[in-house]
Amino acid sequence: MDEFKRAVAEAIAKAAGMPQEEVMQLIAVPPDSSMGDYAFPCFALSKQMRKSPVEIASELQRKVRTGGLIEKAAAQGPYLNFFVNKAMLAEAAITAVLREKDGYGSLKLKGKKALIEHTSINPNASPHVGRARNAILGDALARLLRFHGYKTEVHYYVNDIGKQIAMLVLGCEGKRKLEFKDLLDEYIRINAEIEKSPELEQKAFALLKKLDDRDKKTIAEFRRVVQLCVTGQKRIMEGLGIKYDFFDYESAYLWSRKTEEVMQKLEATGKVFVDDEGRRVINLEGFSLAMKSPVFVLTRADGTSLYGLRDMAYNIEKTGRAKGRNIVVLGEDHKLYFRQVEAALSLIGLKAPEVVHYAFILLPEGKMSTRSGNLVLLEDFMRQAAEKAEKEVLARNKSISSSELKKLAEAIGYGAIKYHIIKVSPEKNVMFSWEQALSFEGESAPYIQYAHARICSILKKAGSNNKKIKSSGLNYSLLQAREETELAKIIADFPNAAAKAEEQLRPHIIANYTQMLADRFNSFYHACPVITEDKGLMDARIALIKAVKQVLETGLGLLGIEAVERM
RNA sequence: GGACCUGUAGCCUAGCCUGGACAAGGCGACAGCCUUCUAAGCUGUAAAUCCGGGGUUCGAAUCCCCGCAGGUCCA
Repeated sequence: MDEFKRAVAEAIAKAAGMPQEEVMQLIAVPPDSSMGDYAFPCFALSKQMRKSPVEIASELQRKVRTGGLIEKAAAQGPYLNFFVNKAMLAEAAITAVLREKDGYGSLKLKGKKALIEHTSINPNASPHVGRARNAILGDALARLLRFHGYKTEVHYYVNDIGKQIAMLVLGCEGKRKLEFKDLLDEYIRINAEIEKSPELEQKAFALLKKLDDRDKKTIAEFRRVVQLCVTGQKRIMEGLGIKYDFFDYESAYLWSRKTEEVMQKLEATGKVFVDDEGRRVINLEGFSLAMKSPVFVLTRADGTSLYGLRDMAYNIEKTGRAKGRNIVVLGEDHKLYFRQVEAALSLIGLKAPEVVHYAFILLPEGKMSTRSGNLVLLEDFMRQAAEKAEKEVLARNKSISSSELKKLAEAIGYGAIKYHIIKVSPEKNVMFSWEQALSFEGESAPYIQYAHARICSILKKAGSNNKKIKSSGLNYSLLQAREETELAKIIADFPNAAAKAEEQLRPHIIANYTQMLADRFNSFYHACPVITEDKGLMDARIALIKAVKQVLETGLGLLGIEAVERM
């Protein structure tokens, strides 16, 4: 699509005597494609030429040279609208996709590395839907990075030694048979108990102290609960197709010298001092942090490390491994905290990871919270989605094997979950409603998957024909219907969407793009029969839908959603 | 009290970074479309003070300032 835009810019630049780069910046897209494919607003020229934009537009129309990629130029009021050559557009888009296949739209970066840390749920219970936003967002980002060529590794940080974990360990004390599914109840129960009798909290702190002192029995107790939890969380995420290359444990920084090394570097800045509670803190004045006193607490009074110091050691280690892009996905509640880490790291000459923040998923009662039990479990969400998908599939496919049914139901149900969460910009709160979350119509994964399944169905029916199809030697000028041109245009736009999503680290751009593509395909589907008597037309249309199929598959793949062949 | 994010038809959202034509989708509502490639679909209609108020600009949903409301944080 860019080559057409450049051709337009070149034509205008020559006619108006302007630098082509400047023209590129000004080129817009008309509100309706019937008005043209590109538009040049003439307002900006009005002042220097001392003519009305309307005059300029019609003057430029006379001067501008068309032909080749540009079919015609037409002045419309203060705009000069351009129509591109439809056949050339369709050919360029379709052949590019069929040639590059699953690499179409990739930046094809070479030798670049990336590291992304996401999910990093406290090992305290079965994850709720709010936590899933981190995982789904992070997973989509990892897929996006890999797609563009980054050698990417995914990390999961396990906060296995926090106060909340100590409380859970306390709650699980003496429980012989402990299962993953019990942890949530235990966690809620112990939190409620501590609420009632605060002296219990001291017991939790005592456990943490014992951990610090490397008490073997305590370590084992923590490990039992944490492992149970991590294993359970990992299983759930794997069910959603989300995988991790490394699980990094916070406790590793408790019993190593790494925090001391960081501390030494920080001390060398001369900004570390002991506060009135005896803790060592670093002065972060000058970083415009929204805090009463801009400091970052590093240790307790007894000199043992606090979460922040361990996190700094962890971040330093990640930076060393990343050797390229280094990304972390964090809830918006960590915004200020992360700015502190960033500031502290910068004092010792290090760069913090790029951070992607997301807002919480809310319930009518407020934000989801494991502690209070105000939540929708991801497991329940997944089960409900798969059950609904199964019913829908069965209603349409009576003779389907039970194993295929299960696979399909998960692809569709889990796809719906992922899409529902990823389609919204991360900085927006999401109000969770079962009705919307389990909608399989409109802006949803099943809608997109359905378009893909339809294409598969047509290709199957077209039989031997589609095997013989090549992208060359076809008569693309037969693709003249509005729906066909619209489809070709959006296919041509995929590389832009994929690049923008990567640049801004915003996968919802891919979600919206893919929806739009499916949308255009459905309009085409109803208006233009693929299997027809006219062989030339049929071949051209088959090439078109094969390209659509590929881009749908790539787009869904970037979101971690399977493109199913039947529904 | 301070800082950051968000506010777009009854509901959910895209567009905001990088200003441009009557603000775009989806759900819901209403009217149509299955003997023809899967109706999880398509076509059409009704529905919007783009939170409010100032400002910048030829032009503001978009940029700036002041408010209001929701979310988050101030260890």
